[in-house]
Amino acid sequence: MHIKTGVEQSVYCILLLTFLPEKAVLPGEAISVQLGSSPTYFQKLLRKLVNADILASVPGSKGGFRLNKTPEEISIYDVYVAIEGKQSLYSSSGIFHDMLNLKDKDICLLSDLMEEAESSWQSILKRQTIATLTKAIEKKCPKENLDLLKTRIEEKMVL
Amino acid sequence: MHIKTGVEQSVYCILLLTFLPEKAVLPGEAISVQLGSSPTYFQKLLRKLVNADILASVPGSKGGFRLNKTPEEISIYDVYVAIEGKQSLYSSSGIFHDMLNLKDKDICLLSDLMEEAESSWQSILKRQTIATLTKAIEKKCPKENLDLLKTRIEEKMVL
DNA sequence: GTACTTTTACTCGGATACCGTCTGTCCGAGTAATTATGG
DNA sequence: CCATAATTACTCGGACAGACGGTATCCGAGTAAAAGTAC
Repeated sequence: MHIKTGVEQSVYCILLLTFLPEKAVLPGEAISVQLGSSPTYFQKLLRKLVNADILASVPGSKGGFRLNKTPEEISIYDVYVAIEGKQSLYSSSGIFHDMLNLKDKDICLLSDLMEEAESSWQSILKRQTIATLTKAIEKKCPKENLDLLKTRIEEKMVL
Repeated sequence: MHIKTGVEQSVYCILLLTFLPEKAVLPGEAISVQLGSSPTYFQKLLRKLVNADILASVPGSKGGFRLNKTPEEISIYDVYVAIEGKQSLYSSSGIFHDMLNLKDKDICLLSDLMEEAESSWQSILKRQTIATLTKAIEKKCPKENLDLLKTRIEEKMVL
């Protein structure tokens, strides 16, 4: 069991888009180039983010993607769900019920435990947003590297 | 991303073995039959549990498996690690570093977040043990169903 | 110069292929208890 | 009756096949801006 790399790519993709000025968009290929990811596959991730209302897309020439929410409104958990889906980490296969010939579906001991653990995990990811990451970046990263990245994005943006 | 069904099977397997009297063992096939799992594959899971020192195995005729620890000493997390391995849910693929041309490996924003969330998840699974589940079972399950299961196990146990 | 058409540069969605991992099966080897055999 | 050999019933570990999901590629369709064309 492992969290998909698509989640990581999506988070940093969104982080890139926070550098865009209002109303500007960035083509999908330009994003994937920055992330060093395969362009065609990354388009699929982008559409998942659009379907989750995290990003907005503009079709046609001079089209591309931009944020549909403020960085404060986008939690890491939102990104995770957009990419991996909202299913829980654990789901019972009913072994316990079969073993004891039970019909009461409320009795699932492991599920209760797992759900408690998972909700604890979720609550942390819900608390942390893209804005949190942005602040951490500006604090920990050399300003010159960050400015270089921003200019590379501004070269590729449209509108 | 989903927790393997092997974890669920292992937990309930261990739960079964708590019903065994001291020094008695249960053959692997008898266990898998109770769990409704494929016998040959379940043997692989059993060996993982043995390697993790959760179970002890007795080879030869009249051989089988028994607990190597008390139910209080076996946490759900121990079982999880025994089956899925000790790697963390998230591991950075280095996108962020490549994007900013960083060399400092300490800077990995997402990893910090994910580790915090995961350790919160782990701490709950470490706190809960097989003994916890056993108590919950005896509280929530009809006694007759439980006794039926125990007799089925006693029929198959050896030594 | 305006209206219309073509080109261009994107997003969108489906079909498909690759590959690693989980699941599942099979086989030979090792081990220990039971049974069979020979004197 | 006792010692040894064969059988039995397990665990152990590797090799391998199938299923599934994440990754990756390609293609046609839709869309909107820009460029070209006709009058």
